[in-house]
Amino acid sequence: MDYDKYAHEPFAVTVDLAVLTLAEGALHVLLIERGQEPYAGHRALPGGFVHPDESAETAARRELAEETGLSDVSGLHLEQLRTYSEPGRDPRMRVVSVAFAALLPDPPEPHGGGDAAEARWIPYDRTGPLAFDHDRILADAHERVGAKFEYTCLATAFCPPEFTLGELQQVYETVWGTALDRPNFRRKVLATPGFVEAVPGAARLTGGRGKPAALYRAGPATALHPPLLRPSPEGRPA
Amino acid sequence: MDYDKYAHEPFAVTVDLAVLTLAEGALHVLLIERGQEPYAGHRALPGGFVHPDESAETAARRELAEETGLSDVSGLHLEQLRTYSEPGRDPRMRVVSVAFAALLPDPPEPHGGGDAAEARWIPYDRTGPLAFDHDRILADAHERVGAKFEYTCLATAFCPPEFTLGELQQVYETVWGTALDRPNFRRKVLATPGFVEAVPGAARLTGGRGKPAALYRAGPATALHPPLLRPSPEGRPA
DNA sequence: GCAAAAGTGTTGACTATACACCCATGC
DNA sequence: GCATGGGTGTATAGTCAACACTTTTGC
Repeated sequence: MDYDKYAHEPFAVTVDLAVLTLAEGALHVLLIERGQEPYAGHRALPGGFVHPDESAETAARRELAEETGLSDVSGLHLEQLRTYSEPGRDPRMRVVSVAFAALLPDPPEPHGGGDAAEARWIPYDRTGPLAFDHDRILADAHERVGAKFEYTCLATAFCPPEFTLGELQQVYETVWGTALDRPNFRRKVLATPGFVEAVPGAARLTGGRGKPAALYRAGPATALHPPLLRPSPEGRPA
Repeated sequence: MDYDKYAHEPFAVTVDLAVLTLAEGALHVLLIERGQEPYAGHRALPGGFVHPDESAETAARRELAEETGLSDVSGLHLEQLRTYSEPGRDPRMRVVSVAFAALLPDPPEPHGGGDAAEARWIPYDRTGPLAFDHDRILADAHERVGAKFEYTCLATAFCPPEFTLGELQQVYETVWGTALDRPNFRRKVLATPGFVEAVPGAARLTGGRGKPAALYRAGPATALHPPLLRPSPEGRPA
């Protein structure tokens, strides 16, 4: 490799964030509204430049804190998706963007404290056409999260520190868009050592009525063996 | 986002390639030997700068063709791994690298036609300490490929156009480092529609002796439902 | 015949699914 | 009491791992 610092046209390196959360039983995404061309009036994923002294991961955490006003982003799940580098993806200049998916439990009210326009939570299926290639990034994020639910313990990242198994099941059902059998889901989760840990003696009413549900914390496990497969879209013939 | 083309220090954007193949029943990696500081004398992953008019994927294909002299890289599997962007990863300047994993069947003799030093196939477990953070990139590539073998049809990317089930099984065993039961492996593969397709009437002797094995082609399927899980390292207690 | 490699059969254990059923709480 | 949501039991079908066995080839 031949390194010459000024031999090549400079690239701008940015991060784009697909910040996902669950609210009112639906998947929501954090989006900003663009005020300027190009794509004025369109929504876009939050993001920004990577600073000279920080990694893409650090930049993603910083941008997320700026957009949401959430300084305590220690417990959130931040995952690098992939890098989008097609030459024409930003009409103004050459921008290579490292995309991240971030998962939050209870959505904090975002106050547009950063340099971007105010960020708002938008239902996933009402995002409309986004700016740049952000539609694709968002779709990739959703697919990645859905796939990781099958063989990792990632789903607890959408839950508050203490949660019921019914809430955890709703997370799966919302992200996958399918209904699951409650007794079987329960057994599957409890049979995986380290997925969840019981909070002794604690219980909570969920719907105002019914038996109070036992509370659980996220356990130390990260992988799910055997996996919890979502019902296959295509019925497998015998 | 505030775009100012010259407001930020330029980043160099490169690609690094973990090119994997199987030879003599062992996993091999394509590596170059560095002649200059830093890391002179160390081996490194092939790679190079992304040109202003190409995407990272295009750059990866171009570099691969240059290093291996293989112009027919249409059938190879090229997969983006992740992007490595830690500020200190190259001591000379700020380099953000998009890493790829590439899978090749029969290894072509690489002739160092590119700008890099000659590239050579090195057994995976004899790579020694690599330059920069390439040890980590290589380990990430191996882990990713191993994981993808469980739930995708990726393994055929290591096979020639026509192959036997025994050869396919060797691919799994070599990448995972575990032995598999032949009858069960066979059933599993054949039970997955579209994984492999029989080549009618064709057969080949593998070890010089024994019954000639039927030949198969890679099928149209990409996903594996249900997955083919590698034996879990930790025994699951009852 | 014998060794080697491919391919088939079988069995027992485990797992998943689809339910029916019981428990605790608010109204 | 009854609706609602949490939690348990179970029977059946399906799947998987282990291993015995048959087939086809070269020597």
